[in-house]
Amino acid sequence: MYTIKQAASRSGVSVPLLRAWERRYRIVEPARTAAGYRLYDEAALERLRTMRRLVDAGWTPSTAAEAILAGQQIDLPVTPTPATGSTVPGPAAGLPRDDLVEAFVAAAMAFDADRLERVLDRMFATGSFEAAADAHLLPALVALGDAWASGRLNIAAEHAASHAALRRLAVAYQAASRAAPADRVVLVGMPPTARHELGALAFSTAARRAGLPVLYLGPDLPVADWVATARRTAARAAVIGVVTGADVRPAVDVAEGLEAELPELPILFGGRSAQRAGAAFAARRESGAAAAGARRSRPPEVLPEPLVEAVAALEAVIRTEG
Amino acid sequence: MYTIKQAASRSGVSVPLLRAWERRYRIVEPARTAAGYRLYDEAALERLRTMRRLVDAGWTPSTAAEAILAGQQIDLPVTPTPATGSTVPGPAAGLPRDDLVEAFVAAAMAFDADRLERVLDRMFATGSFEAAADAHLLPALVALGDAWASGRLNIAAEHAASHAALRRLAVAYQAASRAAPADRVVLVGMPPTARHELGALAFSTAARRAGLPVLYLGPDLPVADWVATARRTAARAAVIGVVTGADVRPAVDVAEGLEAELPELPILFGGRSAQRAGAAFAARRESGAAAAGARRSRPPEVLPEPLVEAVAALEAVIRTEG
DNA sequence: GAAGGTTTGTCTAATGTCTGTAGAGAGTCT
DNA sequence: AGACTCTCTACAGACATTAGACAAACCTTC
Repeated sequence: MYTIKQAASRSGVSVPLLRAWERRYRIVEPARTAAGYRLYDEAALERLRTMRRLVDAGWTPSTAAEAILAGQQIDLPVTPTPATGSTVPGPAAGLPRDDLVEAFVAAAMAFDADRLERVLDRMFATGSFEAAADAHLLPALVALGDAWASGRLNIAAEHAASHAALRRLAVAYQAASRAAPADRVVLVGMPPTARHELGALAFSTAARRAGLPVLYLGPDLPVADWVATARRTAARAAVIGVVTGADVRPAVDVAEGLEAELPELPILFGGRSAQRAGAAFAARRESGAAAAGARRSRPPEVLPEPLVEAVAALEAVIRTEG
Repeated sequence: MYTIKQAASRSGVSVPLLRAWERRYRIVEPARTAAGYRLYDEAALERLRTMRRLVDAGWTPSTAAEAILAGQQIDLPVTPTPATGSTVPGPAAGLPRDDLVEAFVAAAMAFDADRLERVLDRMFATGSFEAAADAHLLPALVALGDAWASGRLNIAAEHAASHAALRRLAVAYQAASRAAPADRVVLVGMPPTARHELGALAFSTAARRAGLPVLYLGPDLPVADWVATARRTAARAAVIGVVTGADVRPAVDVAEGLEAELPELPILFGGRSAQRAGAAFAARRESGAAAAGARRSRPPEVLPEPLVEAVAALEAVIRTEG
């Protein structure tokens, strides 16, 4: 049940008009609370939306109300606008790495969205997705973060540029094969509080392009949800992104939570601080194993840096697990 | 067992509010010590967290409490009355709206990435980007949020589904025209602390498809950076996304900051709580204008709901500004 | 075309309800 | 002693109610 304000927001009819329609046409007759407040149910909302559509389509409100109350079948003319064609300018490859990274940061500082897009075009024109991401895009994002940290870049510029990169990754992800099953997937995501998701997304894309069934979980995921999801999807492996130093501890917490509940699940760390997380996890496991008698032969995997190698490492883990 | 202070800290509900909820709705009835101190157990905390989530998601406290007390299992607004009769004449084309929204949430709950993609395919097959987003995708995201707030969906599933939607929006954004100049752009973004960016991204995409020069700034942008960016890019207008009730105050802060520094800049609010932000901003401006003698003839614009109309409103503002 | 009536969205005024927060005064715990 | 808790009362601001008014748009009718 919705209040009049919620009903207005969900039906696209303003609050005064909602009352006017009720008073004049009795198009809805909402229930009332003890205090007299109107309470709309979903059926009422649907009638209001229908009325809204009819009026927008040129019907007079009175006839629209009449038709709805009579329960007539109404055919609305659908007029979909044709999709605009994509206009990708021809790439002009050739600039060396540093120039592309520099150009990316410079375009971000200038708030020049168009130039940003052209730089990204050039990045991805240099070769495969994996090569472009490794050589240009991911370094550019690191440079972007540095520029922000050093105060040369304001947050708005950082956001705008990050989002441009995110969109490129999203397009690549979407373009990759998609014969993923519903379970026995590889989970990829970030530990709680971690926010820098673009590396994890690039890795997910590369893995998907290699045909691996990846379920991308995004940033800032609590331990309990990692565990629940891994159990629910009968995950084949979990890849935890570790970018900043602050991500190390939450990442280890996630790994411990997963291992406690699902001892057979392979756990892998990826990202710039993966090494540190792997070491911390191994250390804590050692001390815990001595006390509890638990043991796992497999060392915690730390994914190597270039995307193709990281994907290969993940494939190897999955293959040995069966 | 927790004291009231611990319960407040662990549930995200302040101490006085905790007592108010107990007194008004009997949402919890904690045990008491011999001296009368409240003692909360884990089940009570869980109810309080659920209540907290529902209220944050826009439910009124009274209805949230009612739903929780009515046996926690909150029925989806779509299927409480399976066959309400053929009361409402809907457009006959393709699958009705609710089925696609339902299918989206169901696929999210099942962690079935492939099915999620197929549902998104169907959504975008129904018509133009704008129509599909208005009719299916944005309602589906609202339903997703409700499902999470009511505890039927874990965060991982919500993240995965949100990200799938984000990728679609990103692809559409990228496919849109891109003859954007470096300055005199329209800024679109979210106020500080605001996170639900998908509506703003959908709007940016629609605006871009209409040929408007949009710079998308993303979520959670501090006031100072809004101002700096608007000044730096000589922005033509600023569109502030306002989704939840908690976004209203930061959005008004952003608007005030912008207006103080750039009195000529048109400021627009968009999103589900845009109306509230517009009203709050107008009210605060009235009181401020009386005191400071400042004055602006232009009212704060509140963008209407359907994307095409929102874009048209933005175009009108830009045109009148020259 | 002008005059006059109807339709329709929006607005105002006066009033009431809902909800988060605050304070006073007294008791409890460590 | 100081931090914490209790109950009860109070209050501001957001949100709701009704009733009536009004201007623009549209339709008659002359």
